[in-house]
Amino acid sequence: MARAATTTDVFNAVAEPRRRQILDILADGERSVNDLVAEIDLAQPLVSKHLRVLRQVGLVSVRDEGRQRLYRLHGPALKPIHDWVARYQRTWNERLDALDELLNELQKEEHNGRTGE
Amino acid sequence: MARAATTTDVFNAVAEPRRRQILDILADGERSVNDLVAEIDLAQPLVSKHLRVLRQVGLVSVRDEGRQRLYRLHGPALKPIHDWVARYQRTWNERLDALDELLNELQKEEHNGRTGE
DNA sequence: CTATTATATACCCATATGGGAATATGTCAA
DNA sequence: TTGACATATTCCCATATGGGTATATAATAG
Repeated sequence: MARAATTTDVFNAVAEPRRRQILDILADGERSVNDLVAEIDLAQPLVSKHLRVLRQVGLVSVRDEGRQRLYRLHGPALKPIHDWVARYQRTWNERLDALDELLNELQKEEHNGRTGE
Repeated sequence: MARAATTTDVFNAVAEPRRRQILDILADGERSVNDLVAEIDLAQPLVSKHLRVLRQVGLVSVRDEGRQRLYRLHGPALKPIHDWVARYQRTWNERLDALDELLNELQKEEHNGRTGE
């Protein structure tokens, strides 16, 4: 076996800098393939390939508009990564514990003071 | 060029499931190589190889103890991933905007009420 | 229908991968 | 010193990669 396939999971898909770059651009809004080709310095076929990977792991969706294909970011697919990393966040952010308490506090208030919203 | 080297950045290092598994174990505390070999089902040389990658990107540190080498998690190395993903978090967590406001609020209080702490 | 534009796919290649097995290195014990 | 234990390194291999170039497919224009 070589490395795990990039299309297998989001972690691998996002490990490639070009693909993160594409996502960063799409975060700003829908783009056609040529738009992306213009914004990053990469040949069109390569952009298409990266988009394919991103599509396969659910990170982007496509919409046909005439002869263009408009790609749109689908952020929720990143949640697994976020969830995994978040478990380690306390390692570098000591304020998180305090925030935890605060959130619990607020949740309590929400339950008491606004019962029935 | 093939894929970017795993040792290049944290994103690639963490793209490998085995390495995430190792980190997950180390999150519980220091471990020797053999401890890790026992906990995940993988041959010792492979564990050593994965540890090497993790060391190279700063995700773990080593400490010699007799003939053992104790590996320890170094969480802050994950911060780049966290920071990158966090930018997209609003996509799936609508409550974040509210939290933003809240935090700003608190920061203001902190500046006014406790000036000089 | 043909040409042009937009995108995707197929092919080739150099390279890094992760697993496996064997072996080297390092450390302690007898 | 010799042997057992712990870990790292080296070698080989099958495979997936990402880039490049050429080409296929799709859609619109003329």
